[in-house]
This record gives sequence, C-alpha cells and structure tokens, in this order.
Amino acid sequence: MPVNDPLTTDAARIARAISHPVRLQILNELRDDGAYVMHLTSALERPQANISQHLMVLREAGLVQANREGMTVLYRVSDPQVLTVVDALLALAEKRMLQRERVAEGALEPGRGGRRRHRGKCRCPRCRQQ
Amino acid sequence: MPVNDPLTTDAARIARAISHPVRLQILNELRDDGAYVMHLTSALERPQANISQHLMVLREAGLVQANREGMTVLYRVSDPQVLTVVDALLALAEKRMLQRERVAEGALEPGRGGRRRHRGKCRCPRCRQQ
DNA sequence: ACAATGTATTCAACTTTTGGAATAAGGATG
DNA sequence: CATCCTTATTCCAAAAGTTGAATACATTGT
Repeated sequence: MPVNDPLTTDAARIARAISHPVRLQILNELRDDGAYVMHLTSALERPQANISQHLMVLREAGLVQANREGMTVLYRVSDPQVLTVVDALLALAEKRMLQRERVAEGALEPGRGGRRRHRGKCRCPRCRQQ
Repeated sequence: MPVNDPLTTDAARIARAISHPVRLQILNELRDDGAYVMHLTSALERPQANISQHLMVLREAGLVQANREGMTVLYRVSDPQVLTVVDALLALAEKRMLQRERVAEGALEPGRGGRRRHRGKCRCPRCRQQ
C-alpha cells in the first residue's frame, strides 16, 4: 500500500473536509433529513457567506449534496456512512474528554452526548412551520 | 451546541491530524501492535525526518504514543477507537471508489480491502527477526 | 571519549486553508 | 421588471500546514 494509494488519498481527503469545527457541526445538523442553508447559519451562528464556503468544501469532497427548492437550498449528507465517520470522531472525542475530566476532578455528570441538533427559531422552511 | 463546543472542536482536531495520506497510512501500520519508526519509513518509503514530523502531529493530537526501546522507538495508537475512525474513513473511501468504478466501467474485481499492512524487508526489531 | 545508528527538532521556502467583505446569481413576489 | 430574499462566488490578507535539508539528541558499542 503505497503512500499515494488512491484509497488512502481519498480517505485523507474526506478527513480533511471534515476537519473543521464548523463543517463537523454542519454534518451533524444534516443528519436524518438534511437542512437548509438558512437553518445552518442560524444554528451555528455564523455569517451566511462563511457557511456557504464551508458547504462548498463539503460539496467538493462529495460529502454533501445540494438540492434547490425554490428560493432555498436543502443540503443532505450524500451517504449515511459519512455520519458513521462523524459519529466515530465524536465518540472518540467524548471519550477523551471524559478521561481528561476524570484526571482533573473526580467523577462527573455523565456525558450528555454531543450528537443532538439545533432546534431554535429560524426562518427556514422547516423551522418556520412552527 | 455552539460551534466552539469543546467536543466538536476536539473531534475536528482529531480529524485534522488524520487528514493526511501519510498519517493515515501510519495509523494503519500501527494497528494491532504498533510499529517502529524505522519500519514506518521503509513501509511508507518516505524520508525519516518526514515520518518523524508526521508522528509529531499525531502525538500532539494524542492519537499515538511513543515508547523508547533502547535505540529504537515503538509507536502505538493511544486508543483502539482511533482505528475505528480510520476504518470508517477507509470504508467510506472504498465505497466511493467502487461507486466511481461502476460508473466508469462495468463490474470490477471485488475490493481487496485497504486495511492490510506492509510486510517487507526492513531492519526494525520486528522485521529483522525474520 | 568516539563512532555509529536511530529518532527528533529546527529552519526556510512554499502551498493551502480560512474568513470577512463585497458582490454576483437564482428565484419569488408584487 | 424592480425588488426582496436566499445562496454562491470572488478577492485578499492572515494563518496554518507541508517538506527537504541540516542538525541536534539519545543510545549502544568499541
């Protein structure tokens, strides 16, 4: 398996695309049914241009897929297995965090998981209809 | 879940550390029993300094752990769950590759997996003893 | 102590990524 | 079509990542 093995190269490309907090959050918000750009900007509280830039990175890596619906655009994860990667990452991060906490103090409140999604007021087609 | 959620931030940090072909290969070589630096340089066919640099990145991200054994150093993955992430990435990459191949031509030889390790001649303590 | 071997670090040049600002583009509505 | 709303793109400067070369450091053997 040479260093420039296409499989490894692509796997690294995928990891690179995921390797930013905003993009990780985006993928997390997309689970189940996808989300509208508008929703992402309000959920992650980032300027729209920035969200769009990150979406472009995810698109170019083939991790998400855009679907125009009139004026808005619905983004979905292109393959559920992408979320498997995300979950593996979050699980490892959570484990590490608990380990670090155990060192710093004694027993903590059990992990409240890091996989939940934003549910706030937002004017996207979904949140809008109450 | 704010964008600077510590969990997400760490998960992104992990992904970033993994997101380079050489580092992905290194982690893959480390599975099961770890590997000596020397072995990695010969398995990946990269200059020693470069391997060492990548190992530093992995170390700083807490993904691997170094153990000096006399003159040589044995690196191990710090947590088996790291390999879960690697495997999820390779699995997704393999799936994507097959999909692309199916589009380009018709049915191909079934995937010969991308998870095997290098077993060549190398003067590291392990390979040395035949 | 010196040489040899294996690993780590530093440095400098180069490429890539990131994010704000401004603006373009696509589509709905009056 | 003028305008609004939503999303995409471009430009650019700052920051981060990558690599070879040279060098330092650690350990073993003579």
